[in-house]
Amino acid sequence: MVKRSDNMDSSSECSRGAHKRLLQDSRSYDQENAMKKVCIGTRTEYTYAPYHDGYRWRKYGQKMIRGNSFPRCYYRCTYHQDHGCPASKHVEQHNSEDPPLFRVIYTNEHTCGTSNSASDYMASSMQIQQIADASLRKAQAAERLRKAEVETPRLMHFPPPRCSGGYNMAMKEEKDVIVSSLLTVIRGCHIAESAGNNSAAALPVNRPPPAVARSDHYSCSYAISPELLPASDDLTLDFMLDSVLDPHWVEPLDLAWLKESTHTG
DNA sequence: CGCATTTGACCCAA
DNA sequence: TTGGGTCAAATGCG
Repeated sequence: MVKRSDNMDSSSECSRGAHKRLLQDSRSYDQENAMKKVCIGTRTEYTYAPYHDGYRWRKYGQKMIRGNSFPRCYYRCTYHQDHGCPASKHVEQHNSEDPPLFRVIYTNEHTCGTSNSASDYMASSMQIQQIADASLRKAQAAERLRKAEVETPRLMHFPPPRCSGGYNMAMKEEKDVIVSSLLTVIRGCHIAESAGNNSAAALPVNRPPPAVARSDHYSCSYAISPELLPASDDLTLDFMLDSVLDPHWVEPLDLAWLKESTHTG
């Protein structure tokens, strides 16, 4: 029978997750633990993508916590047995918003040697979150557009004056955010690809890191979190559709020829 | 077939 | 006694 062996490591993980952290609980879990008992090797993060922090985790339990609406899931590093990696984390949904925010409590440092690829995933996670935020904002803009259309339906049949405020400016702002986010992702891939022979760094966004001393083919742990998939897919589709069907937004390109060719052809 | 997940039971500290 | 954390058998999946 395996007894509790997750001894608290005194090493800190603060630097590794600093750039990924969305929010830091002002009354952090660490402080709470410090008041109860010494628990140095823990830190708390709030994230929209709790399952994709660059490491491979294996779920070993789930429990409803008293006072919480959502269950707490318990994960250990996949290499817990192979390499004796002591890292573990608890994930619990923090709210029921869309996308939901998760609280992730990390315990102990990884000793399995996957931290290099993990840093890439941190960046990827940030980019995914950027896209999700942009998508959310776009949905809000669409809602505003719908309201505006209800109020002044005839105006929608004509191209609105460019950059003249109102919904026009709002839509342009949303588009700028989305384009910026996509460029960030694309640029990230290019930077990674130009980084040389580092195969881990050259991985595109959301690709799994190379297995460490292992040849299994399981990759489900790397899939984009289900909360994020619809947002990114919609974003891609909306971006493409808007660019083609709403040509007055694409300043440098005159797509009138495209309309003409489709009509005459 | 092997690994990941699920889930009820168990352990243990408060 | 209670609640949080973990175990391990059963099950699912590729």
